[in-house]
Amino acid sequence: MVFKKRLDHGFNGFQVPAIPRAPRSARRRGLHKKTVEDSQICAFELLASIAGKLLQESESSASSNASEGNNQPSTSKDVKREQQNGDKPFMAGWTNQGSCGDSSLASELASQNINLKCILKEFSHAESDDALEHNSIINNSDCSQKVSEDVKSVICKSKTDFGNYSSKVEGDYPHFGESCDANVKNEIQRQQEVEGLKTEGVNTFSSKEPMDSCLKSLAAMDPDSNVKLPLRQDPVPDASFSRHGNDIMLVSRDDDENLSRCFKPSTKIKASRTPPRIADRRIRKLLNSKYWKVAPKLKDCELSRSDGGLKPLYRKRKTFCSRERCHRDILFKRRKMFDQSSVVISDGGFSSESVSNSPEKGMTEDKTASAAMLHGANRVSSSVMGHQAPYRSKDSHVKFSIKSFRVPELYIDVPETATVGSLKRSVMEAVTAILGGGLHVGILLQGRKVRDDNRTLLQTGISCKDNLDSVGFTLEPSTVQTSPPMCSDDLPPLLTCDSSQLLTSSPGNPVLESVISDPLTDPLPLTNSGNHIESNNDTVSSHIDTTDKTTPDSKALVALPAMSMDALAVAPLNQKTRHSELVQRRTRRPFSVSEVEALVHAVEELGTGRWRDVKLCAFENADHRTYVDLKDKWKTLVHTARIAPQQRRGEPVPQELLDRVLAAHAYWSQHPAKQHGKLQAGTLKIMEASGK
DNA sequence: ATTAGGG
DNA sequence: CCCTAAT
Repeated sequence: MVFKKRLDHGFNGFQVPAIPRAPRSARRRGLHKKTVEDSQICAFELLASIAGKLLQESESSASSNASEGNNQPSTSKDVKREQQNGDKPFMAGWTNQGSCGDSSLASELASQNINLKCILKEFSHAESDDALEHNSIINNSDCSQKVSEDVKSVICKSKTDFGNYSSKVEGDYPHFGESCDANVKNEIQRQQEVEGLKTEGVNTFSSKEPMDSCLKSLAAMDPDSNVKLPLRQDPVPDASFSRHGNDIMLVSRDDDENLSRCFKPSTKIKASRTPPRIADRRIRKLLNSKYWKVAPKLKDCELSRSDGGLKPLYRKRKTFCSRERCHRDILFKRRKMFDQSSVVISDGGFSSESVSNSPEKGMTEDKTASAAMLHGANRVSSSVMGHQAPYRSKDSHVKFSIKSFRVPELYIDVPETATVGSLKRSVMEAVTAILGGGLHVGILLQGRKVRDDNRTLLQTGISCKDNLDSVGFTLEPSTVQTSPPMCSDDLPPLLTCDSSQLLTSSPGNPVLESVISDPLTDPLPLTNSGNHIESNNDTVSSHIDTTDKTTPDSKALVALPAMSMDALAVAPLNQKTRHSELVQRRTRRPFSVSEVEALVHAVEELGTGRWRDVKLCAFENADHRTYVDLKDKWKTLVHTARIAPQQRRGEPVPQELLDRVLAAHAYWSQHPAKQHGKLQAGTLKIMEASGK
């Protein structure tokens, strides 16, 4: 599906095929039968041709690489080789392409599918045993997580190898290249998955893997997986599948090797694991950084890639909207926008990190008021959650309270002449479009996406006692269709990726990836299935950007050109999932004169540099005034006191207070913190100095 | 968690 | 106010 879509993208312009929407069953069937639609075929052909080129090149390069050693080889590559042995060259070609492109995307996409997920999980499992050297499988979650990471890294590496190819391709077919990459990625991923599946199957049968869960999942998925894979429409997958049957073991082995290689060389692995903590912490704190500083540190191939890919888009946007900056600003306020140049904009779709779990009862009220829609989502999700808990274990229930969901940034272009009302409408439309399209709910555990829907909370490690605080939810757009109407030009590359991703998810799953199936969900005001963004009348256009960055996986989504390579080479460690969060700014609350007075007084006594104490002494009961706020206010007070009264804004502060501010500031500048006992003296001095 | 500063 | 680096 994705594949097709992308192709369409590149070639036909910006059509986001509604195909994904097509009944799954139908699709499956078609795939299964290997029936390909005309359009698909065309796309495929093109792709194939490119693939052929790439293949040729890659092969030559591969040989060279092989001679060099395994340092650079990517998993995909290895796999490729193996496949080559027993597989069609074609496959190899694909693989190469895949390597060229982002693999991360693929992973993401893959994740979307439950079936795929399962497979992945399985795969990871197998991998984990060998490559990770970890004892037996501890938790499924663990394994899967690790695995996914591994896969990613591997992919990245492969990318490095073939980076040049990709560039080539792009040059020839700008748009196509992008789509291609994405597709390739997907392909690769799929392949891997497939292999993994096979492997799993083999293992299972061979009784190598005792995992119950594996078996279970396998059994569950089997039917689906078979069907689904074919869906891809790629002849390749099928072929590989059928052929591989026997080779599975071999393949897996290779994969393992690759993995090991990848990891061994560097401590990267460790690093990659470590980060999660940070991420968690962050999440917990709900710290939202507008920008991902990660950019410079990008270690993730995915991440890096995303950057690159996005950049172009950004520029475009900027260009486009530059003149509407004002409006945009407004928008910004509504939704935080990131336009860090290098950093990916797409912030992980909707990351709702603000989920808080209350072990106790009831869901807490949503304080977030970002948007009505949010609330709605919120409710839904929460309700869902509640629902879920009971589902499996009657023993204990896990209560989740979701304070807010974050929505991916929305880009909305509005003419300067547009009215506020139209702006509102635009935003609303965009929102509804997203919601209407369907949202996926993702579960984050320790910053990582939990993909296996079959797992129980208990199994996953989500329970009251455990790390409820490390659980997060994400809302992800499941569809891209909304965008089509707007600007076909902007979307191409980047969007393609996103869309594909989204598509992947959307197709099979109704709406909620993990949990939502509850009737309650529907009630959402937001859910206007019928509402698409209609750009009519006032609204010039509304553009929704939905890139998901929440999860490590999501990172992959974005496409990134050259940088990625470097990043990869340097270190793929950072799996830090920077959750993008758009935490809304605290509401502004100007200091009242009385507050200023209290502040001044406190500072006079305590001095500057003991804001904690100041807070305690003078703003004990003002929860909204943090010591940082007080410090900042002091800063502004000092500034205010120094500038001409005419330049001062806001509620005028009595000159008397300002004088005291200056006096105190001067005093404490000379007398660094003193202990309490001496405060008085200091205060007195200040008083004298100020003449008051 | 605080402090200190830059944005 | 926000965001960070340092403590």
